[in-house]
Amino acid sequence: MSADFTQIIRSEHLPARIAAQFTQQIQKGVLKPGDKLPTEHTLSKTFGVSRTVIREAIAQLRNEGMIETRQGVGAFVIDRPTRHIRLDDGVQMDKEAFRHLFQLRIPLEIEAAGLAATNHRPAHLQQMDEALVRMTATGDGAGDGIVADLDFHRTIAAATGNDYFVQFLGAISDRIIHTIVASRKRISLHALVAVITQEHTELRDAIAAGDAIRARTAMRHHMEKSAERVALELEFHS
Amino acid sequence: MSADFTQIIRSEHLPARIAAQFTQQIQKGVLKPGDKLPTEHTLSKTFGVSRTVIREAIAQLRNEGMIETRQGVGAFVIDRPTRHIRLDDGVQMDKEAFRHLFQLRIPLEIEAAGLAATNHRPAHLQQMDEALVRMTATGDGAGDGIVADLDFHRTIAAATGNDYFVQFLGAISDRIIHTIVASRKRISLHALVAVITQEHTELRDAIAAGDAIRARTAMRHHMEKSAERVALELEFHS
DNA sequence: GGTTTGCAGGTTGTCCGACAATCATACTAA
DNA sequence: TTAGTATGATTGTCGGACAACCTGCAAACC
Repeated sequence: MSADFTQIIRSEHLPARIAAQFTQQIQKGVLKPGDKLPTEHTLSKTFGVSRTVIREAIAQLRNEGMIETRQGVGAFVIDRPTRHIRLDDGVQMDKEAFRHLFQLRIPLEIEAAGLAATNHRPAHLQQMDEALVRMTATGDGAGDGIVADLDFHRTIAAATGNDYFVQFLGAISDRIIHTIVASRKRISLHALVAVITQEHTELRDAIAAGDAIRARTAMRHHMEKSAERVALELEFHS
Repeated sequence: MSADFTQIIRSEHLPARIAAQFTQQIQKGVLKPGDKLPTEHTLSKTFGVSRTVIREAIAQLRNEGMIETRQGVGAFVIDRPTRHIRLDDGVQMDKEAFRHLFQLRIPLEIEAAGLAATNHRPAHLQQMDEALVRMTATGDGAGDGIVADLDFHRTIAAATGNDYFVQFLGAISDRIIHTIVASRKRISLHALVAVITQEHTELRDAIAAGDAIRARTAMRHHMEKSAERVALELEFHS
């Protein structure tokens, strides 16, 4: 059809690229806590960009809690780096990062299922049912289907009554969704939807019954199968 | 002593204040997802500041994942707010938030213990031993002791070989440490140190033995007891 | 009529130079 | 010695300018 052009790499903005360099330097330990950064003027000459760009880069690092600026003094790497959870949101995720994220997700989903069984409200069951209908209706495991899939899990997180589960699981899901979508395209969709729906239904019923242990078991099973589907070899302990 | 002076209001930087205003507008729903913000030029006149300040404010909002900017088009409130994990780092945590955070921590710690059992390296055991020594040596459960306690758990997280556990558990620990310190002051310290040390030692031995199931059991026990110590009633399922 | 191309206007991104606000330090004077 | 001051350095803010980029419309072409 068309010649195989390579896609133009749309370079990120200057401040973001410079901020990334500093982040690396700090994480590698080249820049240690308490160290003073060169002055903005110096940096602008070092990088060959204007002070405006340097300032935006530093502002970004400050927002992320990595450095601190004091007017008239300078910018310093923060002593105790504020624990900030950073899920690198590059669209590209290597296999290792995905595996690690999934490894983190599993215990949280299981615990959420157990908590949801005891804490859920009728509205949650309704939302879960609706998501299930959407999944089977579309018959499309990769498009709207996966949105419904995520909604299903998000509802479980909400049903825990603990907003942290919603936040954490939501953030993790956002990062692994791309990889899941990609993997599903390689599998027979109709068969897949049936299997997943069955797993979800069991999960829903267990939660509806208020049986925490059964809900946890169902979620554990679902996670194991889900991991298999994306061809992962996870070290996963019951 | 001194007259009741009111504390000097050290006005935050202009960009931060402006960004805060936008955050409010978005959270109150005045600015809805998809809405286009006024142009930087317009905003600079509206707020009476330079475009530089407006740009930094917008950059901050963009870093926080609330808005998105497109060159030549404008700035827009993000459709689906990027899942951003925000652990409000107010020093004050109410009982409910603490309970929820602890609820989130439990499954992660247990999973981490299991993974650490299979993935740990000699250096990790060494660090854990060192932390144990520091805990018993000080005899102070609230001061250096708790630092050693956290180091112990951090080492387990590191031993998983999965950096996400380090990040997530680290962030959670930072938030709950104050409450734990406060609670420990009400308990007999010497007896407490002995008990905690015993639990930690069992944990260490299980990990050293490479026995994932035993490590998970030990951590679960440790978490249960820990929760009891801070007088929580957690809905916690095996 | 439908499609493509070129143009114009608007918006964000980057650059530059300048001044204000603030801080650390060295110096001066009592 | 100590308090106060002067000075230089550095970040914060400002205003203007141009570049890069996007959208929409109009003209040109088939």
